[in-house]
Amino acid sequence: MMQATTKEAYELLHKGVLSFGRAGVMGIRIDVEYCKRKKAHLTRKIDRLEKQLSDSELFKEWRKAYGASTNFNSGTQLAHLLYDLRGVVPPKLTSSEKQGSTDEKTLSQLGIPEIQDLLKIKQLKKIRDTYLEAFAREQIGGYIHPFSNLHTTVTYRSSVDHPNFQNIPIRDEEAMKICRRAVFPRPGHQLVELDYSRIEVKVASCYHKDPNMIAEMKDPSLDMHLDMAKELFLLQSINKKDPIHKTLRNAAKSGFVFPQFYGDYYVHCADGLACQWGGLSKKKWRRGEGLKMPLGYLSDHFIMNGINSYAEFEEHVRKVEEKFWNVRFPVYRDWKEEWWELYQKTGCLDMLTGFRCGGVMRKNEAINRPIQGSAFHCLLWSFIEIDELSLKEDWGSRLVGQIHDAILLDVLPKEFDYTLETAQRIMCEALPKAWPWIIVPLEVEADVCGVDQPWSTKEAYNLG
DNA sequence: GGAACTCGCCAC
DNA sequence: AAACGTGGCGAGTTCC
Repeated sequence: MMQATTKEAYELLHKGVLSFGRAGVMGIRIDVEYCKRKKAHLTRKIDRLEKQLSDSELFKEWRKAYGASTNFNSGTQLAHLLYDLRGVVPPKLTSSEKQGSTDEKTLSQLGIPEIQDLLKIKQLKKIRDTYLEAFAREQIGGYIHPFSNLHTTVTYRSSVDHPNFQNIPIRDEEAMKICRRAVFPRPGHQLVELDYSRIEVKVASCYHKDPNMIAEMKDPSLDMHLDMAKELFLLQSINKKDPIHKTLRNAAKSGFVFPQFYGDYYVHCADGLACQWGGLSKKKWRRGEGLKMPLGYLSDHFIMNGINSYAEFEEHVRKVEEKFWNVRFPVYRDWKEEWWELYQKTGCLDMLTGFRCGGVMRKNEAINRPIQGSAFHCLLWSFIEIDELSLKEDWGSRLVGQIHDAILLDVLPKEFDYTLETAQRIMCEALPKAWPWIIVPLEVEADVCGVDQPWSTKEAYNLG
């Protein structure tokens, strides 16, 4: 189903394969001794936690039910224990509806004391077995050589395997530190990450051309996430520096704006905003509940503003959603409908980068795939240009990886300024010149590690 | 004993 | 009217 409709698109993938191949051959340095040490350390920690839990009621019942075949990693066994033997009503079923769900969110809701310890064990095993173990297994002479593929995804994005280098933990501080501590630059070098800011939203703007969204991309004083936080949480005024408002802005961004762009709707958003971000329970809507605000709790704040129940909050989010699309981004809204109709008529969708999406698609897929793919192609084009220039000019610095909208460079310190300036120029200036359909300014953000320091030490660097 | 599947979780 | 996009991978499980 892959189809390039222009020579340029065809060449982008072919050059991309070569550049990604070079980065893979180059490889990324791993502290193998650390991986082994840390794995052993985590194993001891996991054993201790399991030993502590082994006297608990939960584990006793578990062993009684399964005897010699007891396996504390088994979701099937846990679901059987909780939902069949203990008779707990499952808050949620798995997607195939074969059994009650045992994912983190569901288990946490049950209010069983041992469950938190069990979840902690699972988290440590994930770090040990998915990341440290994979680094140690895949490394050759202290370097991993991940494969970047350009032929595997329906969107024409990339995928990476052996090991996957696109999902190393970053949001969870503890997991981030443990995993990224294993990743190093070459001796005497330093790791630098350059990522396109808001590239998917910017590329979407080039498709729908909504003037309000384009303004948002051009004017740094505009902040839709802050605006939405104000509307969703009924704030009179909002201050970006206030830590509570920062939390609420983040909630609006992750719990409303992004899901809306991916095609979600108010019922899910309301649930996520209240439970995950506001700390409120869905059923009860009592005073003194949820996030602590300067003048009381979030639940009190809503009640004071006339929202007295979860049902009323959901209705509020519905109105915010309606306004979001009908008043803020009506052109974007209309584009989605036209784009969907175009697909239904023609059976395929042409991307701005010269690729054609075909096959059977649902509405959200038809809208998201071309945007996602084109956004990645901005990165791919830049990656190729930087790679080819680095060869031509014989840099000591090299591209070693990419993560959808970011590149990872292994930089020779004396080339630091030149490398960053050059890469930034290619990413933000050369690309829009090559692709005139890009009608919003592009920006990059840099994260930099010290010389001979691991990836866990990266810090934001002002490109000026 | 391997292939294919489910479930869960990490990233963007 | 319907309702979150894209991946890789580990462990468990089931099937052949």
